[in-house]
Amino acid sequence: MTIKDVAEYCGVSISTVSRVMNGHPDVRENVRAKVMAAIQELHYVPNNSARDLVRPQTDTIGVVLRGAENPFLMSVLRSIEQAVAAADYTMVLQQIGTDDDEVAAGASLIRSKRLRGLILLGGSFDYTPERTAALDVPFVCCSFTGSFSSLDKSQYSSVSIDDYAEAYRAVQLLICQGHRRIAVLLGSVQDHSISELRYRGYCDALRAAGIELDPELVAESGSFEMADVYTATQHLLERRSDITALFTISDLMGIASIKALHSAGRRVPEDCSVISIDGIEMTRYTVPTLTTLVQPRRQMGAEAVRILLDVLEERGPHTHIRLETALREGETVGAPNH
Amino acid sequence: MTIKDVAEYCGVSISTVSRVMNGHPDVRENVRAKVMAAIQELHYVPNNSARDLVRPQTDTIGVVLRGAENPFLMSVLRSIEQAVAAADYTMVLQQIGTDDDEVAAGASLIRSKRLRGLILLGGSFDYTPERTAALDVPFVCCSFTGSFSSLDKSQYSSVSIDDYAEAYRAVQLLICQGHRRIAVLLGSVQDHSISELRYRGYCDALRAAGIELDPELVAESGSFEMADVYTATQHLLERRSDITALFTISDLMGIASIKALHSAGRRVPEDCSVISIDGIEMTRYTVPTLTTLVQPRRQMGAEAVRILLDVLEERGPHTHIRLETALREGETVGAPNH
DNA sequence: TTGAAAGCGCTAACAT
DNA sequence: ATGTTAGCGCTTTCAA
Repeated sequence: MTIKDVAEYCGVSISTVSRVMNGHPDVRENVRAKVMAAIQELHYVPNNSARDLVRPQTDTIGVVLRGAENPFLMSVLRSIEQAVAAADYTMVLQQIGTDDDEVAAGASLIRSKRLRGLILLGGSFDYTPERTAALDVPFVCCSFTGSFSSLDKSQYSSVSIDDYAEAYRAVQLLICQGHRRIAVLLGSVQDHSISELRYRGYCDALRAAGIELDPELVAESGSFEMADVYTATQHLLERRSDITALFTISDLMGIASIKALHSAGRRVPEDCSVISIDGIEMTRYTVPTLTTLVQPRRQMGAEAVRILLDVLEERGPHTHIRLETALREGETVGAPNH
Repeated sequence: MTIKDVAEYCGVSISTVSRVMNGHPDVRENVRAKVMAAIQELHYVPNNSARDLVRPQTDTIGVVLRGAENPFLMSVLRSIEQAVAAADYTMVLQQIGTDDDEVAAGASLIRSKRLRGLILLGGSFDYTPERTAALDVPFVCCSFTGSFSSLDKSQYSSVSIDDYAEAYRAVQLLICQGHRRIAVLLGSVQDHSISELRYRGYCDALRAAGIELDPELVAESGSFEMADVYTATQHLLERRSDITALFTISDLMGIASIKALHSAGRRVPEDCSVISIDGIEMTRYTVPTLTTLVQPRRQMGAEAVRILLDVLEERGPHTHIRLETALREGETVGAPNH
């Protein structure tokens, strides 16, 4: 079933069928109708490979995903896929491991799949122009910002929350409850990405409240793996048993930390409050329910696609969007009891 | 950068380059080496669209995923992707909603992407030959079996655990602890899929222990959504406060149930034991740690791809593989206290 | 408004 | 062992 079959079936040329398919104006209405009907009847689906071959560019959007284990990112991915499909583009996904190079993965994906655009989902943006030179299609960072890169902001887009501000807000919430010895759990204070930005929010929230930063209260897990977070929390508790609150920069981290707290005999929130950022469904069902700043996951994916398509179709320039979180109060935040 | 450029660069014809690319034997060693070097140097990547166009079939494997929220399926997906890439095939993913029709999604994917083969991940196989007629490429059901379909087993493959046997085993474990009033939580006793198979295992395990099946102990959530599971557990507890153990057919369900138990003032496992199936990473960090039968996720994905490629490349027939789970003892199973 | 024809990059049959 | 060539299905000039 090719365009030729449709053409013969209608008694027109393949050019006409092609015109109808692509919504060109110069087709008589009755001819258009006839062709459309034929397409329906014959269940004709154009061969994308042939289209891609002849067209200057494909309609393929690549997504490089780091962290498929994280339900938060999967939610975003889902909305990306829907938005891409709705715009009649094709999405190709490449999942990479924690230590893989997303720029390299993206570059190779661009070439092998002849991508039109790229979305980096859950990456750790710390790139130089030299490195991203291989990314020769428009790209957008989704769920992280690229603040640390030396790239010109007009060369790419990003959609994320304001990591600094939201972290600040989370810590402030703990401070308002009366906490002073507030620990933070993150991947690394200088990962040049989310961890670092949120760490700054943590530091500044403390400072604004007149609380001195205590390096011992800063726990680095080195990764976002729950096992590492668990261990990091254990170490934290060993060195500082006097903390009354913990800010974990992601829900998964929060869950692992609560487990570690529990294993160490601390009650949450009586002995230690916990707050995190993400808002994955699961946190509604942890015991106790995790208090978290909910990221607008669906909107995040939809916006990433919208911006990318705007750039691709030359409707607009690269932009950087900061979305807001919504506090979902759970049961892990209370006043300090010591 | 096309095959022509490479050919000119090497001073050979495009056919020779093509032969090298496709590993054909009739190329002199020094020529082959020269071409390979050129490919490296020029960073040449063949245009897949052109390949697909000219080849009788593509090298694309489609995956229809129902349930991206489920970390278990994501783990499987990850290993599918790796196996597909390792075999130099391309994976395209289509996520569908809980109520979407995976056969329809698969059929449309086959046509639009000219798939070579299809993997149905996390579906609910209850198909008739009429419905699957649209699936005119080899397909394999991954993580579920298709036991209820009226299809000829030689027409498709499947990779999953033995749902019946593993459910039987889980319930048996509870019985061994001395439990008699064991409830089960599932989507629906007649979903013609995983729920139903595991329900049968539950029933038979009880029967084998001489315990009469009590319909009031069967809780149907109607879906796999955690919210629905939570509600279903609440209803279960309202109607039968005397249960001492609960078998949930998935980890996510287990987590939601534990939350409901906890909210109802039941301690786990003192007042009610819980056991489930899946073994997602997260269950190591729930409070208390969930006891679960761990599915071999990575193996499941790898096997699904292996079988599919065997069929595609005519190395073997359709097969149905049952993998075994491994019990991971958590803290949610204990002896009954009433 | 429509059709004819060129050509996108590649593979494979055929020729040498 | 290597080169030449005919398409694969489609879009897009160009001509009518």
